[in-house]
Amino acid sequence: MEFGDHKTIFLQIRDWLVDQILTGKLAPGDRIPSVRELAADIEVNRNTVMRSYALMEQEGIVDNRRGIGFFVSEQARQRLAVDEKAQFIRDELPKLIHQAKVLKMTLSDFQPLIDQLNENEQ
Amino acid sequence: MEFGDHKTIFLQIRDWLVDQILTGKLAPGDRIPSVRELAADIEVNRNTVMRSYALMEQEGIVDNRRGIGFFVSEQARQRLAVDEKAQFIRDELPKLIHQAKVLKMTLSDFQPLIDQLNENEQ
DNA sequence: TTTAGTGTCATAATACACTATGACACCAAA
DNA sequence: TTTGGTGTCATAGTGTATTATGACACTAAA
Repeated sequence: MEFGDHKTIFLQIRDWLVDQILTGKLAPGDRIPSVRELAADIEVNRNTVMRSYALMEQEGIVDNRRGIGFFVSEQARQRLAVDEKAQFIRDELPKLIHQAKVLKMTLSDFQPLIDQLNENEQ
Repeated sequence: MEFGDHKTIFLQIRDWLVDQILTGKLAPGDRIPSVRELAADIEVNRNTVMRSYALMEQEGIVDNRRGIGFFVSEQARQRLAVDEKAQFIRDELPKLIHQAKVLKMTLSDFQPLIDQLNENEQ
């Protein structure tokens, strides 16, 4: 995983794991990489990974068994599918609409997105 | 103007001014607020505003007349309309498509955006 | 019980965005 | 020439994300 500039690292780690859960690469009950292991993998400090995991635990998308590790919670996928979508429609979509307006963008600019949405319908 | 957490302040100032230009609130040749004035207005340090202006000058969307102030460059609107749109389609749209996929979003979720795009066609 | 792997906590150090403030060069107008 | 507004530069201080590292409690398995 590579890091962008705009977002802080521990949030990017959280987003990356959320993505794994939403795409099914991580299923409820699965163990996620240990703090030390992931830190070594992505060449980041243990504490930074800890911060991501602590956040996810607080969000209820991951459970912790002391001395064993972190596990994807049972409700994680369900919860994320609802919350992340609501958050997107509330926070991101308005910005998107505004940008589409000022940049005078057209349907054809967004055709790839429309295609994806059509796929999702089925 | 209010600041979000995820983007650094001087970039948010730049985005805010770019928006003014794209929406026509600031026309080419217009003078933008002085460094001190804007800093006082939005309660931010002079140096932070300076950093935004320096960036915009480097981007060629604003010109500087020493001792007088900064002015929206003649090519600014044209340049932004092209560059910002290209940047969006290159960087943001793919992320958007991915998110639409994993969150299983539908056309109806994006209806407000579609409406805006249809308006832009005319 | 020992060992190796887990999370957890605390400390100090670094990097960087932002702040606070002063000083200076430039320009227009009184 | 003086005054007040502009940008510009330099310095020092603050907050916070990140790093580096060590120590400790917990758990599973040898």
